[in-house]
Amino acid sequence: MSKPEKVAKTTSKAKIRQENEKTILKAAESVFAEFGFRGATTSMIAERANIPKANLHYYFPTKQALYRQVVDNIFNIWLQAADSFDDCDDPIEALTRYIEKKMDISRENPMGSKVWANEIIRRAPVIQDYLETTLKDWTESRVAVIQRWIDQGKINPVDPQYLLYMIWSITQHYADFNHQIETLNGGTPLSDAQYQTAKDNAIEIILTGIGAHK
Amino acid sequence: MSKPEKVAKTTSKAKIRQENEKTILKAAESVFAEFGFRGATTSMIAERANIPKANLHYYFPTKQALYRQVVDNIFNIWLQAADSFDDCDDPIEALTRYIEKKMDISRENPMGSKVWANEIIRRAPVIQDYLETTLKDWTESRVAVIQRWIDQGKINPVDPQYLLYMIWSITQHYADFNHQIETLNGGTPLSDAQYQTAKDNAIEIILTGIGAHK
DNA sequence: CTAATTCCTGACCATTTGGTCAAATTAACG
DNA sequence: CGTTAATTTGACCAAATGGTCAGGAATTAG
Repeated sequence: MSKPEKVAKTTSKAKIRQENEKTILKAAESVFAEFGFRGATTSMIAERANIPKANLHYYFPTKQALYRQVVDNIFNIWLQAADSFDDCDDPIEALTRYIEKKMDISRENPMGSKVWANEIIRRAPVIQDYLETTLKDWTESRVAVIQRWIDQGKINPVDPQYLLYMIWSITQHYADFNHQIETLNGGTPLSDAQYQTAKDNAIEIILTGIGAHK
Repeated sequence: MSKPEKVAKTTSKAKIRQENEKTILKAAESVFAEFGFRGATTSMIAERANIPKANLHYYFPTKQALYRQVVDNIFNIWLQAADSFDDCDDPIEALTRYIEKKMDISRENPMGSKVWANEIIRRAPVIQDYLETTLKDWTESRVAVIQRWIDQGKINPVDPQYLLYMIWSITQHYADFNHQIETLNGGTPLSDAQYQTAKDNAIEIILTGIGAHK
């Protein structure tokens, strides 16, 4: 954006819209993550996207609409992770894959995770219906899968619901609290190797914790 | 405030100040929790404390000062929990007590927990020095304790740092995401019994997960 | 080329914001 | 009681906020 080179060749009207919306959404995500819906201002978002505020309002008429789009995108990413927890017979394989996927998303998408946290803290004014439908259904079906593992003696009789909360909490933590973790890491972000260790540790403790025998 | 009975006997000037500050701080905590520092407004806080905005500014000259006080109080509560993780020889006893204490705080003080989360998400503009000093020192000393347990073969060789993050994440999750949990619980808050189960589950999985043999 | 369509943006506006202030009220104290 | 100090509050202000709009610039269609 700071570079004024207009790549004239591919600049069609359609492309312009697509690219600008993407830039704005990315800027919006980081501002909403940092300040919440109410604390975020459209001028901050516009500034972070390197466009005039009026231009932002051309693409997204209201702050609400922009926020909704951001939250929607995050929910779609979440759905993607949910898919990786398939109806598998082997708890080790299924859980390892799921935790890994969620940890990867936390690392690659820390801002989205924070927006989600903020939204829940505000008691989900925008996504309450998702929680009550999609999330609830998904959770119930996974609880059933976990319960089956228990009945088959593949894992210890833990309460499936709370096992899920545990997994969600760790993955969420590495995104939302990465500043705290970074500070305790001497002011430098976790390296890829460190993050891998964090991932392995989480998987190891949880799998061992529920008695998933290797 | 809504009741006009002036309890003349105990209404000394000192008491008035003390009580008003307490009321304001409580209101501020819940508003800051819900909207973050930037999203919170002094009139919302004043309204929730049932006093005129000008009166709030009489006790706390700026929003900053009020926020600082709120965050300070939360940090002190955190220190209280930290104490319960003493330099104990028995990992089962020490960790059980610590996790239990943190879970209790999450239940009794969900607003404070959310303010903390918001502050960290904003990259700790107010408490960065606490993180770098008090929290860092405390963490390092506990890492040493856990490492000793490992060296003595009392628990599996997990990375102590990441074990702490795991504990923090669950306790934080039950406070910050209680709305989501409530929604998945059919719209009703977790009962005391359910919360006890959550606590037991977390303790069980973590202790088993690190191989702390009973 | 021209006309239609989309994109861009400085200037503007009503409302909300954090914070002030002077005047009124209440309590404390001798 | 009367004087002093603390508390309360409606009215007010400058700055910031979400959003609008008219008119200009660029692209596309015919």
